Amino acid sequence: MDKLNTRIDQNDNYQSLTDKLRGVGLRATRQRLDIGSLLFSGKDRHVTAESLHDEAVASGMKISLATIYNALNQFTDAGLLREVLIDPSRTYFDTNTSSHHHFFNIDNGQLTDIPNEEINLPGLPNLPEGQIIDGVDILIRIKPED
Amino acid sequence: MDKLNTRIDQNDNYQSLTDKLRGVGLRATRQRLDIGSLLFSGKDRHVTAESLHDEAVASGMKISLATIYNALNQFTDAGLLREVLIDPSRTYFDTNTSSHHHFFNIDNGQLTDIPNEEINLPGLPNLPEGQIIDGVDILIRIKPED
DNA sequence: TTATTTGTTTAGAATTGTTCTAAACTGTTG
DNA sequence: CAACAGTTTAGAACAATTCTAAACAAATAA
Repeated sequence: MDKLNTRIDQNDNYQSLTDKLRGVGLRATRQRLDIGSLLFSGKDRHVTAESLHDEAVASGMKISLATIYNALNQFTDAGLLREVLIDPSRTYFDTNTSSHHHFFNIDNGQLTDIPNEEINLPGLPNLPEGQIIDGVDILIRIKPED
Repeated sequence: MDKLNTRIDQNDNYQSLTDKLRGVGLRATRQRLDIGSLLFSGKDRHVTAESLHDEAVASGMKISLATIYNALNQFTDAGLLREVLIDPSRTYFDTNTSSHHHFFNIDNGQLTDIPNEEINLPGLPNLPEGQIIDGVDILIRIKPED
């Protein structure tokens, strides 16, 4: 009952994950379910391909880095994830796909959501002729005091 | 008088460029002056290492890509340039180092400054305990209407 | 069910943007 | 002008990401 516990829980989760994946037109493969179980387990998360791969490997999942890249990109295309611009050398993905913004701690690389109601652009600037907004990214870089 | 014209103009500009470079503790080498003449010729500019290198080569300057990278990084460290987050796959540099934000046209990759008075965050969100702001980046992604 | 089709995973190669290395070179200072 | 310290460069190295094509697994048809 103890050893099996996580297994059972996983299977439970995998059912709704399966639906989620099918819902966006992706086959519910073992690998996608594994990744999905790490990403969509409730709390919002910020990951890079490598960090997620390390985490998957650490929890005993057998999955290649290429598959992680594929899945992150497919999930993003499907609207299950969002890319966040932080650092020109690495791509970060955010499980919170709703409109919101970020703190980036330049001291330790930590990325945190800014609760949506805590920030807002009141007057958007005039857009160039014939253009419309696709999205707005606000990143507030923070660092330790003194 | 015609053939020489640009040369003379360049020399004029190079004097103030020389001062600018020395002012931030960098030797006024031919390469840095060449790059500087492209970057700091009045209007604000957004470049990548490659775009600047192409431009330099096209205008007959002899300079390696490695030197462009070095110079862009040194200029940035010296506060003569700013990095702009646009695209995780490439680093953009902006000659406008004052606090301002950007439109990024996702259709053609064009980056435009947002005049500073046209945008402002009125209430900054509460910062995490013990942290202070290092900087704020706002990127408005735009695309053609319809 | 099994057979067939189509989508997926994977290791490793390839690509791309960027940094590093160490030798040649150039600006600066005395 | 000599000598030193900083700079440039080609090419190697690196890191993040994508590609390739062969093995494999999910969906579907029979």
